Amino acid sequence: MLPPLRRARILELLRKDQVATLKDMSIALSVSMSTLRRDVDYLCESGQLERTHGGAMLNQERRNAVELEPAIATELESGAKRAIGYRAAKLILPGQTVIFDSGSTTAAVARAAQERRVPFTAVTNDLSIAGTLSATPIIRVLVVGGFVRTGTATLLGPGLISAVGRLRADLVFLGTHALTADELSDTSVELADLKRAFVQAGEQAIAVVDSSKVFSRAFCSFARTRDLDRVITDDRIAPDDLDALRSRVAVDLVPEAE
Amino acid sequence: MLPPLRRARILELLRKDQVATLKDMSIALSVSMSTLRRDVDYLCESGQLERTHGGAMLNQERRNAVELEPAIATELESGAKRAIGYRAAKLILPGQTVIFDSGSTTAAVARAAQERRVPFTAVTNDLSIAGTLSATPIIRVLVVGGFVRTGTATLLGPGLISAVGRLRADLVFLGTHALTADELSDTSVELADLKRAFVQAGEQAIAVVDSSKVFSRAFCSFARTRDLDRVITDDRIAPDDLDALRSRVAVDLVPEAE
DNA sequence: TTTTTCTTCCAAAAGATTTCAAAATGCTCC
DNA sequence: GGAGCATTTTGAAATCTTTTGGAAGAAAAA
Repeated sequence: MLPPLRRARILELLRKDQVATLKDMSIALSVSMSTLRRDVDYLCESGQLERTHGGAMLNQERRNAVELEPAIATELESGAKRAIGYRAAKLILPGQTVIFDSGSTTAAVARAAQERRVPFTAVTNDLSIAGTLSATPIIRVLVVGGFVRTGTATLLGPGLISAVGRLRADLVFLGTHALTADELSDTSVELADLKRAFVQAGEQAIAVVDSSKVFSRAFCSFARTRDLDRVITDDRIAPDDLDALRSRVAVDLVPEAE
Repeated sequence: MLPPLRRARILELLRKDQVATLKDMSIALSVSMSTLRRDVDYLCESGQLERTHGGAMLNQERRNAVELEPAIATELESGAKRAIGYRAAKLILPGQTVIFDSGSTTAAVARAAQERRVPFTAVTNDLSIAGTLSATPIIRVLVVGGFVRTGTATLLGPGLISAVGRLRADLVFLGTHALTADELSDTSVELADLKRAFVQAGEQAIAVVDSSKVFSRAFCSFARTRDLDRVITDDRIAPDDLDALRSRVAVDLVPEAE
């Protein structure tokens, strides 16, 4: 495994559990203690985490950060996302109209959908999803116009919500920055408004969320879990959280297996 | 395999996984480690990717950007297109609004514009151009919505022309499928309608055309050369054709040199 | 004390450089 | 067109560098 990837994995582990022992991490990544120690020292030097005896914890600032560090966030799509995408894509029936919200998890759904070779019409505000889906001629792709949100490949803008308001779709795949038992939330008002419009436009709303986002809360709420038709997430969600969620909405648990 | 193609394939591999080992890539492309190493070094020099021990990862900027095929385009793009793009991009003044028509030559303009680090607002119906331009935060990118035209990354659709009709821009960069002394033409009615709307919307219309398209004629005419403000093309255009063109419109001849 | 973790050092392994010869390509001249 | 020569590109070997994993002793926690 390449050093930068390994270091990204370390941060990923820490983000999940806040703290971890060096021994656990060396086992999880199957590298020697020496190597892991060197990596942790390096990340500590560069200010990404703090050391403790026998382990490490996330840097204070980094812990509360709403936006993930882009360098790490994009680091190698996790198996979880791929599995979620695969499961979600199965819900698409030939001829349907499907809205793809922006985001990396919905992008995974798009990738899986594109591989299924089922004809359908897609609607999206995500350039990267549009690119993925348009690789297959049998999928019609409608891109709703708008300004590109820097950093992501997301389109946003004034006319967008009214444009979406005129649409009717069979399915909506929603990504979210955070999910609690009660609600889905995201980081910006604009984004939340659009997602709300997406939910309105679709017959069925399906949230696709990897478990790292479960039970965190972001700035703007945009939907109640009760109003969703389904949540698809991976099996690393905590059992308590799962129960709380299941009392509100149908949950599909996808094993992360490769 | 030709070197530029090989390099394009390397970028393609990286786009899929973000990081890759040199060994894996040399196997995937079935070239020797030496050659692969040289290619990766070259791509690193030209700022397209970052090296790590034993492997490579995508450039930070490139990682978040939408990647349809621009990576390949960059590698395979003819010197002529690159030169035309470079010259055309110089026309953009800070703060202007610029329409980018779809196409590979206008994509070259976008690439050059993105590298200039001048702030401006771009309007385009080309996903690939949107992806290129949005890599730089100082460029505002408006994507006009529509259906993706399969095969290309072009957006087309009913609402599009009226949406463009409401826009005012300082500059329009037009691509064209064919150019004669009198007119510019393209292959589909829809595309021609949109291009006509682009010309209307812009203060100045500039056609960017590589010389292989000069003096051929396509199905649908969409503009007269007299109505253009400028044509930028490369110096492989035949002298007679150049004269005929120059009697109608200002022509910038760009040497193809590297 | 006993156990665990941390440092330091070393050797093996993997990767990077350098160098070189063969192959491919381009060019001139016939 | 093709022969001959120069240039570039490629793959492989030798050598050097970095990284890795382990071991021994020091330091810290239990």
